[in-house]
Amino acid sequence: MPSKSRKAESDILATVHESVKGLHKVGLVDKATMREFDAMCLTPVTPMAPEEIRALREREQVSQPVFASYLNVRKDAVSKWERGEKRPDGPSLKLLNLVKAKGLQAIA
Amino acid sequence: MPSKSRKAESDILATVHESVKGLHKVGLVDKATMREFDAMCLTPVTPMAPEEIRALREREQVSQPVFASYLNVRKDAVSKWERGEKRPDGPSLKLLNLVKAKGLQAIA
DNA sequence: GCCATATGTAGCTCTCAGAGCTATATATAT
DNA sequence: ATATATATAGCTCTGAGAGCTACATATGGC
Repeated sequence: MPSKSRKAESDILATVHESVKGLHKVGLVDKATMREFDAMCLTPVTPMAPEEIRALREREQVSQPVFASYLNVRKDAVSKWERGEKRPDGPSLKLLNLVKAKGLQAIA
Repeated sequence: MPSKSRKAESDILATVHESVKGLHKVGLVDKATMREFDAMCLTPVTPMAPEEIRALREREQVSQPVFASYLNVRKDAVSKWERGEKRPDGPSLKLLNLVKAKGLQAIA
C-alpha cells in the first residue's frame, strides 16, 4: 500500500486537523492542546539518500557552498552527504526535509 | 551603535534586495544568480543563550518533548540546551533561529 | 487522601556528524 | 595564461546528540 492509501491517510489527517482547528477557534480546545495536536500531525522526517540530496540542491539551483550557508553547515558537510560519506540526521535532516517540502525560501 | 544603525542597514539591504528581485523579473538576472544573492542576504544565525531558548519554547507554549519533535532532536537535547549543558550550533541553531523569527508553524 | 501520567532534571557512556584544514582537479571566465 | 569558483578527497579532533536509567515534581483522575 504505497502512495495511494498513504495519500488517503494524509487526506484524512488533514481533515481531522482542520476540524480540531475549528474547535480551537470556538474555544473548545486551548492553544497548548492545539500545539500538542499539531505535533502529532508533524510531517515525519524521512532519511534522504545521497542522490536525493544532490537532486534537491540542483532543483534549487545552488552550489554546495550556497546550499550549506542556508542550512548553516560547512560546505564540506554537503559534499559528504552527496557522496554518501556522511548521513545527515536529526536537525540537519529536518532542514533537508523542509527544503524538500517547501523550497529553500522556507528557511531563508 | 546597536539596534538603530543595524535596522538602517537591514532596511538598505531589504531595498537592494527588492531591486535585484526586480532585475530578475525583467530577466537581467537569472535564477541561479538570484539565489546566490539571496544567500548573501540570509538572516545571520546568531547563538542563543539557555534562557533565550527556554523563553522561546515557552512563547510557543509547548513542552520540551513536543518542542524536540519539531526540531527532530531528542527531548534530552532541549533540556540540556535550556540548562546550558550543551550549546546548540550548526543546523540545530539554524532551526532555533527559524522558530524565533517565524514561529513554530514555519517548521511544521 | 491515593494513583497514574506527563514533565523536567540529572547522571552516565558512546558514536559519529560536523568543524576545520590542506591539497587537488575541473570548469568558467577574464 | 591566470584568476576565480566549484567539487573531491584526505586527514584529525571536538563535542553535539543519541540513548539509557533513575528521580522529582507537577497535574489530573478516581
